[in-house]
Amino acid sequence: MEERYDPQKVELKWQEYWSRKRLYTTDTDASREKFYCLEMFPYPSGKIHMGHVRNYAIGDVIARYKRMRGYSVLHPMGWDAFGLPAENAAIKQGVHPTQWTHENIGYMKEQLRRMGLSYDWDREVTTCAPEYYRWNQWFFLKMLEKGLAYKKSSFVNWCGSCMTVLANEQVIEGKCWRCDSAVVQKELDQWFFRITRYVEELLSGCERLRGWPENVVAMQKNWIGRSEGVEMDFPLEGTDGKVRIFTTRPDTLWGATFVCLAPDHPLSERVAADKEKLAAVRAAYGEAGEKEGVFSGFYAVNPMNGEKIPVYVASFVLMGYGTGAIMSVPAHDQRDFEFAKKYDLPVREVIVPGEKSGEAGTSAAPGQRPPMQEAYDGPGVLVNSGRFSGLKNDDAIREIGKYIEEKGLGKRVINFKLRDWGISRQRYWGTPIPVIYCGTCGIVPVDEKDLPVILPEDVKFTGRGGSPLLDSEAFLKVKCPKCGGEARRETDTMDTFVDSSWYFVRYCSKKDEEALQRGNIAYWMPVDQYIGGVEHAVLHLLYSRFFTRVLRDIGILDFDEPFTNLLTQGMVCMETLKCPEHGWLFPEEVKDGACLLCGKEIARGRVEKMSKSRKNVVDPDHLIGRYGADTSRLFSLFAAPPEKDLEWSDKGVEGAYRFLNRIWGIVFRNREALPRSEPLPSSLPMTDEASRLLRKTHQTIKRVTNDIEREYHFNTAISALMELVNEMSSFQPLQDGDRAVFRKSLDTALVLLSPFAPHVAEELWEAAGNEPSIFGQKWPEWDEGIAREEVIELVVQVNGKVRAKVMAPPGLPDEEIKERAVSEPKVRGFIGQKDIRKIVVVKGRLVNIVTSNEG
RNA sequence: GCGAGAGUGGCGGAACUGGCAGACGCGCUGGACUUAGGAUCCAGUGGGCAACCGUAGGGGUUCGACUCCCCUCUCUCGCACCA
Repeated sequence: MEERYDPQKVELKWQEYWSRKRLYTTDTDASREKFYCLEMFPYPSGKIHMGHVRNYAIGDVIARYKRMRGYSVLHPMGWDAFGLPAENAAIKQGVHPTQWTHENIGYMKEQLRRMGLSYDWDREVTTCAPEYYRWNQWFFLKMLEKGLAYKKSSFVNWCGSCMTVLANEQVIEGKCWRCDSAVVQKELDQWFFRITRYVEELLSGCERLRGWPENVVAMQKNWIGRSEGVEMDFPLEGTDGKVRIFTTRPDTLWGATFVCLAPDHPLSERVAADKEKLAAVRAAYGEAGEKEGVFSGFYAVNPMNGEKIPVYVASFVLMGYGTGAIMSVPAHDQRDFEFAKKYDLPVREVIVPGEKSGEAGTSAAPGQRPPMQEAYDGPGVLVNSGRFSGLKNDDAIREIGKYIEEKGLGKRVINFKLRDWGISRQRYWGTPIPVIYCGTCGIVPVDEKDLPVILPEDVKFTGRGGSPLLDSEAFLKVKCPKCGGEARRETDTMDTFVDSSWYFVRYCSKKDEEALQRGNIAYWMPVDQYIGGVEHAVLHLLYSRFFTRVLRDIGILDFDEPFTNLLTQGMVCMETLKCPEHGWLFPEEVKDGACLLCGKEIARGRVEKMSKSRKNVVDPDHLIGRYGADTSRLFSLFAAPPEKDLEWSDKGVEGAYRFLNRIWGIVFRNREALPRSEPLPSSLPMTDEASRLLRKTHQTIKRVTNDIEREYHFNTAISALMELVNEMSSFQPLQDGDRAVFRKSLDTALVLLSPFAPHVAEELWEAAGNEPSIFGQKWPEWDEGIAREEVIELVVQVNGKVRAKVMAPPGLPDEEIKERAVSEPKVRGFIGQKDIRKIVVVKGRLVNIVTSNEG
């Protein structure tokens, strides 16, 4: 054994060993309980970043821990390999996306291997491989059969920079989720997946996502956006037309003073006389600022009270929700209120706060009170609402809803925000959509036996708009499968989120096995622990929940939810550095608080998520090159609990490195004197120090185990290990019993350390004379009797303040504890002449003596 | 605006069902060893001279509150003209 810890040497040695022994290949083994541990697979962008390091370190600890607990563990990895960056690289640098992607995968795979992650590479998935994406196509055909895939023309989100369509979920604050450029609406003929068919199920399923973070579940519900209301028609006066509106507040129907149409409502174009103004309203459509509107010239009749009210076209009304038209009640809706103020429309109160009409604050008739400053949307009682006046408004919502249905004026409906998932992409690097357009037969699906429809390699990347597939004669020209006539292939490809919606199912079978083997899937699925970033709270996770249900309904799966437990890890953050002259600086461009380029003093900015643009990044290659994978993993697990943001600290990394060096030193110093590993005899003569160390060892097993089991709190688990190691490093064995205890502590510490820092644990395990691999070891168990303290330090409080500490054996009767506490001299002083009113004893912890306050 | 979460030493963070606030690490201070120390080891380290005071601020419940209840402030994240 070497005196100095050389992480590079140790890590490469064991990575080679693990791979040679095929330690992490997994087989379907029905005799054992399974555990499916999955981390979100990466897009092969070129290199891994610290976010990946953290994500995969977390997953690896869980996988290794569960293995040692005796589970049959599935821990796979793969590549989300279709996507725009590859195609953009092809346009910019002339490298084919296939080559670019595979080179990146090669590099990143080596990086993951270098991290010592326990993946079963026999199950590696690469989504851009025809063997993989043929199943995307197969699912598409099945969905087409079931009416779950369909084509329609509609306004869709268009990213001009990516030159493709985006699904609603992929538009973040009006911008493209990938490149951040503005998204515009464009009318296109597109393929959709009918996710809305499962909307109720996706929503109610949220209640069963017990193992998911609440905020993610909330985001899912929010996105699905269920609301109950009524739809009813307002006839247009002087015509035989009508406007259908949707409202969740039928209790305010008597307060409607105008009707608003969305700018792209079919009626808007027809009714708006002033086309110029209409254009202005359309310009403001969807913008968060000032509300714009134009009077149409028409009036609608409120069916509840026969009142004639003006019809406007308004920029704030959305065609994509409800019916694209609303009744406006300015008194009770802030948006309507603002609009009414701007266009000088009447405000009529129909709900007043309170339990009954005529309560305090409402004694004056609404008209005599000062004008409203803002809409009132709280609860209250109806006024000026015909026969419904006097009802509490939540009762009125029900009653009026019923009344509307009885009178045939409208119906109660449930609306959702969730729209169908637009999956067509006008780009090359994705799964070809397997349909053919025939002049005589129309849209014809590709025959199952002709799958996969292969993405042609031989295409030109010009970057001048339009998919390269449009220029590929060989791809484009095809015979119609129905009539045999000349036909044309679909050139749009699928959204890459299709690829990631089922990859976890593919992992259940090995690369060389049939893709969708039921037995494998039934054994491994669902995923027991899924780990990834919160940025997919809606996107990928919602799509996967949808796909799981589709796969269930075509008979591949027999459960509803793909991910039983979800851990969304926090971001990796670091302080930003800015030079007054050179802007953002990389940490290596700064020395002693000054810019290396110009020597000026730099400003330390706030701690933010690591990003290349702000240059507050640490390159995993450098980190591993300097400290090794074990230190890198250990620090990212120690610095914060996994679900919280982690602040990067170079000093903290050194602390982790020091810790590993300390254990190394302990083994090195004792390498000659270590006795054989044997179970400890029950009665072994040993010094007090040794029995303390033994107790600490059992306490540490307990703490580490509980901390892992309790929400994967690795930071506290590691701190417990540090305590044990600190104690071991100052331990001096004096007799055989002591040495046996020391040996036991050392072996235990190494096993407990092994999920976090696998290489160094493995090396020291061997150096201490044990047979590799340490990962063949069972997770240790603690003995509650040994872990228990022999004497307990009882805290004695007088009136809630700590005044003394007394030693007592555990299990001492309360009466005796009280006596000892009261007779403690220091305590006597604080009691003085006061009467003891009461003594509270908390078993094994403290005594609180409560006195009267005089004296 | 709505929804979720968080506020604890100089810093990252501990404290499971109310029971010694500050585990562990970083930093800092002193010492040892050294030609040297940005290596290593040892000791100390919330504030205050002290009584005491301290978990964003204010109230409350309790023998006892970082923890439970009410109010206020600040920050982060998500959604956002969704009728």
